[in-house]
Amino acid sequence: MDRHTEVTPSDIQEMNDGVDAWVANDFSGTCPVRDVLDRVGDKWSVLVVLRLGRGPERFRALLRAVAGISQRMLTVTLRGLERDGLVHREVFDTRPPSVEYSLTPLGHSLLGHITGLANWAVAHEADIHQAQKTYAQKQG
Amino acid sequence: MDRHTEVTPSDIQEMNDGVDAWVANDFSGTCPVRDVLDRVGDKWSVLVVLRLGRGPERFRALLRAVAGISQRMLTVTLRGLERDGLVHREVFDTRPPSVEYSLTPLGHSLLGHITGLANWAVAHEADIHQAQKTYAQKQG
DNA sequence: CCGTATCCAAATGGATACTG
DNA sequence: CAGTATCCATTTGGATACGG
Repeated sequence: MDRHTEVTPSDIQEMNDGVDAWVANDFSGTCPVRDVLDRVGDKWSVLVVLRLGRGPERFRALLRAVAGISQRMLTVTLRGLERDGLVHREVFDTRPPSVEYSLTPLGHSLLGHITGLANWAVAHEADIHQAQKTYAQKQG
Repeated sequence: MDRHTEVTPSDIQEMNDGVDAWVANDFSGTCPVRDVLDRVGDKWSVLVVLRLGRGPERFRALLRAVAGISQRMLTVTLRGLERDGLVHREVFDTRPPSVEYSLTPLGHSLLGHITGLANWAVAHEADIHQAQKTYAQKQG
């Protein structure tokens, strides 16, 4: 292969054997991959989980930390993640009130994978931009 | 930790060090993680890349293989992936015409990561559904 | 500080019909 | 077969204002 490939083709084939059946499943109405994508594939969930991977954080801190997110979307995203058991919400009865969010064990198990994805994004940023440039030129 | 965790906390911390700066970047207008999420975080890209991970495939075959995708969305998704250099499009001048899609080296390098994510989805399907059930009950 | 509620603009994506 | 084009319903998410 080439420099892009961090895993061997046989590794990938082996890994794929486990998910093939779930990509194409005309026979069933449910698909675990589809489920996870619907949940974690939204605009903010991955960024929030990545941030919470550093450690527990309060609402305001998250709002400042995740670039570009609105108050509403942070709430919506956190509720979704909490609902799916990826994030834990702890309320402290202080004045003014404070709420701390943290990853659950399940959330941590996901963190490893999306961190890998994030690092891939950073590593191949240049490749993608180059490809886009080339593609644009081919269109004329 | 517990049974959910396939990577150690120190592994994650180490991996995180590489992406932290890109999650919260109020200073810059661009974020590689955001970029990749916008591209690969749509409804179909991951499923298409996973499918192409098995090997090159033609348009009709993909349409049948990826459960639930429409003709339009397959076209749109493939164009996006082609544009970003993840998928290669090869036209054969036959009657009727046939077009074969395959992963580029860059696409293969991504495949490893999203396959991991897909396997996580399959592995923790039950955990998520359980969490959702528990959450629903807490609301009453 | 930590939300919720409302409103609204934009993006997403499905159905259908049509072309080379 | 492999698209493209059009139309339209749904979803997403940002702005804003308000409440505990």
